Amino acid sequence: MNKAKGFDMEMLFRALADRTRLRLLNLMGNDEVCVCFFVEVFKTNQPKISRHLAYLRRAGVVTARREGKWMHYRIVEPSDARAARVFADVRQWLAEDRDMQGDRARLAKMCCAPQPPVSIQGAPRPKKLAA
Amino acid sequence: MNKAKGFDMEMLFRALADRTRLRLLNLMGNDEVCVCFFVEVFKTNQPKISRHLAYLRRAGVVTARREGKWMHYRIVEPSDARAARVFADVRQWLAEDRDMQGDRARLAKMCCAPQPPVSIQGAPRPKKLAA
DNA sequence: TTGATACATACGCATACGCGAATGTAAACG
DNA sequence: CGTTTACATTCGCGTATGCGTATGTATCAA
Repeated sequence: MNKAKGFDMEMLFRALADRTRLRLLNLMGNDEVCVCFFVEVFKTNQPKISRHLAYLRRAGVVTARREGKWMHYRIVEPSDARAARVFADVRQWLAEDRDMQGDRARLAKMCCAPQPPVSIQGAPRPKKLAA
Repeated sequence: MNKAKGFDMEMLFRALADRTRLRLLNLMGNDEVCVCFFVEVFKTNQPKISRHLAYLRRAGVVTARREGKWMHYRIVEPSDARAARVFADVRQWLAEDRDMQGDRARLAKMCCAPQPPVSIQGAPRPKKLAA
């Protein structure tokens, strides 16, 4: 997760160097999100999501919490101050990106829909964390 | 170099996701540096340096200028404001990293040495750019 | 205990990288 | 001219990464 001192810059940037992982981080934002939502928003297969989440977890960028059958993922602030600053800017960048806004809109729509897709019926909704 | 809109985040982070490239960017800082200095500071073979510089150039992170036999490389500020902000933080991060400071010290020492290594004798010294 | 659900991981394959070694190229020098 | 110098690029190889598909695993329901 980190090297001898501070945070491993290489590892952080490798984690960020993939579109799917950036989209995942974007969707997490300040929330704790269930895997099934990622799958549904991205309209992709579940192993792909799990693999990228595992990558992010190994890089120390996210952490997972189990709740019954469901797994919730959320972003972890880097312990190193400079890494945290870069990471915060990246999240801000994501927040203002068109495509990323579209993803978040689809997630929000899905959560509040009166008739959510079958794949997420009964799934715990994303939880707001302390911003 | 960049996508339809703004800066390609993926490409930027892939460019940053390698130790050698981070070291190169660190050595450039606000200067314009000749290839031979990179080779000498890193004590490595020249093709390795050239390949990573080419990678950075393709990513739009650096630009090259020819001066006789020598090639000078310098950092290019991203056109996109958010990319520029992230990039600035990364450079600050580099500036405060121990190992990176060591590299810069070796470069400085080499430039001012009364008897520089044979490989850089006669080579144009790094030029300060408008900080 | 059996089955279903929600994820995680393994597998096989294709592509991207990183490396050193060899080769190509452009500029300066004679 | 040809040679040297300073870089760039190519080549062959090993490893990392991303993908879809198949399979494992943990939890819950019955």
